[in-house]
Amino acid sequence: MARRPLTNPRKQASQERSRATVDALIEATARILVRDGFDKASTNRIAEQAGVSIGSLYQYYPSKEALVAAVIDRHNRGLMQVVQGALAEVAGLPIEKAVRKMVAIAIDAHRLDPKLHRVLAEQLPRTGRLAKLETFNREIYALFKAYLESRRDELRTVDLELAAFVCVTSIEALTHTAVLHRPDILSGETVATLVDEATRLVVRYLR
Amino acid sequence: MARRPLTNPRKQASQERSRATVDALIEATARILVRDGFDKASTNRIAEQAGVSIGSLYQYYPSKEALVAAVIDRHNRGLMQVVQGALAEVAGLPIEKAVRKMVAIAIDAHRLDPKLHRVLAEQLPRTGRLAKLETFNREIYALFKAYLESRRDELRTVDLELAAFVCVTSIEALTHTAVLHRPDILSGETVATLVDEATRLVVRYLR
Amino acid sequence: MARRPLTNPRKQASQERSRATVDALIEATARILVRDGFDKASTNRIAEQAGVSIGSLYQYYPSKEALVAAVIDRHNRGLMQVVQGALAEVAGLPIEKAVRKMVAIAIDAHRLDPKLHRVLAEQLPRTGRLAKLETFNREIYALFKAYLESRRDELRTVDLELAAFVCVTSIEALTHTAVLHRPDILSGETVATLVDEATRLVVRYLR
Amino acid sequence: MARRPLTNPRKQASQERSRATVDALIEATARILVRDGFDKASTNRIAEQAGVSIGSLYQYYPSKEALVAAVIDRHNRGLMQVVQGALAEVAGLPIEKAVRKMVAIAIDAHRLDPKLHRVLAEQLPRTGRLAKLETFNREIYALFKAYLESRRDELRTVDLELAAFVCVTSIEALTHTAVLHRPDILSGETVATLVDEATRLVVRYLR
DNA sequence: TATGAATGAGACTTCATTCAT
DNA sequence: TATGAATGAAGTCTCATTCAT
Repeated sequence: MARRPLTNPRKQASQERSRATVDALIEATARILVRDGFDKASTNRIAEQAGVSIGSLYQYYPSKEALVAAVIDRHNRGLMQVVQGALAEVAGLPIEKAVRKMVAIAIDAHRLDPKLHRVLAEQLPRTGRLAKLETFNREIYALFKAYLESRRDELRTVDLELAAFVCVTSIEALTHTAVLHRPDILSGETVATLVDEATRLVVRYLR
Repeated sequence: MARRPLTNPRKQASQERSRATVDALIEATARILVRDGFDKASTNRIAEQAGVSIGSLYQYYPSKEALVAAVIDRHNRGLMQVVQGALAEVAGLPIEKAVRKMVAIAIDAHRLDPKLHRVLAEQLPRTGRLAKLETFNREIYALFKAYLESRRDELRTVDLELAAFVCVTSIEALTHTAVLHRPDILSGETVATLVDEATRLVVRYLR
Repeated sequence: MARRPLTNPRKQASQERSRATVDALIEATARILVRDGFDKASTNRIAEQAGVSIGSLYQYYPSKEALVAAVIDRHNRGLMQVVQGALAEVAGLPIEKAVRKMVAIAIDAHRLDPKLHRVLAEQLPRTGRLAKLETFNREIYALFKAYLESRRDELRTVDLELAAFVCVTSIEALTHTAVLHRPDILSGETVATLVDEATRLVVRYLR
Repeated sequence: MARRPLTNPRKQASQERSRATVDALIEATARILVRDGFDKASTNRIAEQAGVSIGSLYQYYPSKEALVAAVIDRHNRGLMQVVQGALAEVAGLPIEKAVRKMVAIAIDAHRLDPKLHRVLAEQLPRTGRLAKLETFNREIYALFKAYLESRRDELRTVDLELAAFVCVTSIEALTHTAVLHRPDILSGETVATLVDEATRLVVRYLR
């Protein structure tokens, strides 16, 4: 009964040597995801790429899913750093400037290891333990909603929960799609154009 | 290795019996995708569910991918019917009404066999021949852009290509996310609210 | 839920070709059990010995256990044939002769493929689905008890169920141990001695 | 391949700490055998349960088999204590009383840690160094034969070696089977019945 | 054309054991 | 002497696909 969730790491790497092994495994997983795709990312191949025996791999991660989950976590931590840092600057700004900044952040975030981002977005079966991707977005909703609350008097009357949903979903979709599927839209100065447009979309919606 | 990736049906099912076989195969694939997920959808299982021998399956479809692609096509054809029909009604309408209608259509479209929609959206590796999902959206962009052109004098000055991208992407993201991940937003009369909000978002952006 | 018991064959071999495959698998399993022991009887090795691909093996048996169970069944069917046939002759005999005959049968039975018998008796983990070995003995108890009932008036007053347990268990233990572990006791004419002794043991107990 | 099969402890645990480690290892092995069965008893798990590093385990026992053999030895030593002590009392008794006592002893012996006894009897592959289980019985034979010799004048003429085989094998089989597989036979006062029957079986055989 | 038996590469995983620290 | 990280052979099993009948 109560089988432990197969996505959590198996043991903490205490000694320095094992720390290196764990790092190598995650790094190898990410590299293979990017280079060969999710389907080709077998545990054997990951172990080989990490220069580690398959036995060691299973000493630290109980499954391929756990490894991928670790890569996702690492990626999300990276994103969060970008986003949170930038969002702090936004706190005091008026809506127009704030939204503009946020759109820029979103684009930056999507450009942080975009190949990995694409694989995670497009090849991961949102199944089993890998469904936990939503966690990340929930946090963004919360942060954005908090900002809206601090500026409520500049907004029209609206359910802030719903407004946050509309804004975050739209900005994320626009930047995601643009970065991953419409490189034409982002080439050179058209970046500015996209930022303008997305900002206009959101700002006029909120006011 | 390096087996040729075949995605197209092998032969047109000209005779009636063949037609029935093909239908049974696609139907079985869809049913299994929904019931058991992409991972569990083995060709042997599909053949069994279709009441057809595995040999026959390969007589009509050269690979599992081809089968899934056929399901996608069928689903997209269904979507297109809903969308195109409804979009025709939109042609003559002023922007506000047109957009409102389009949002409603998008929601309806996502509600057409939503379980299958979800599987296609979340479990399919967007890899190999299965990457062709974009095709569908391209057509929608084109239709929407055509509408915008017909109403250009009611719009602010803007690159219509870009505007279409912004509008279609946003509407699709909002309706998709709401239908698949935020059932709370769509329960009962809040549907109307979502339609209002999405309409406002797009209309004010365009003007 | 209700996962099918992993010891039953997977599908009936309908065509002649598959019948041959199934036979080869069981034969190979028995041979390897005898030659290399239970631990070395891996599915790969069995398939190889059977001249069949590992895939085919799993088409008919879902596990190593299922294969071993099939061997046990076949062995037990063989034993039953020996035992039942001989037991029929015993029906009308008086106790002394009947018991003597039964002891002889028991020895014969243990000598039917004794190497396989030994492996089944000594190397099988009586665990999981392989615990079903008892079935066989139950039938023997019943047959013996039926005989005792038919001769009740020649016996002292005794719970026949219990008496059957005592007699069958003793005869089985003596013949089993002698055949498998004490070849000295069975060499040449000492067989007769063992039969004498076992007969005396049981007959005097019953009267 | 061809690794040397080592079954003897590696060194005498002379110092106190070592002694504690060895004890912990054997205790852990026994506990895991009982709780999880032979298959699940991996050396890593045993080491963990013993609160000892896997390296230390191999410092004291060169293989998993050696560990299990140690458990068997400990169990057998326990049995021997029960049996020998009781058998001493038997020395001077007449046959009827002596046999009755021995049967009772046999039942007691099987009830000494019956769960472990069952695992040892049913899950251990009687293979490699683990085949040495017979040792124990040999000693019992010898003790019993010695008793018979001391009472030869009360017995019919018979090969005492053979008679010992018949008696010991029967008693052991009856008590073993009753304790492990026929709890019904041993519930409450039926114990007495079984003792009566087994005694009758052996006594009448010997006279 | 249909059938379904057969294939086998390759995925996942465990575990007894070694050895550097 | 103790530790525990690392090893890798070997085992179980699946599944897309082929091909003889």
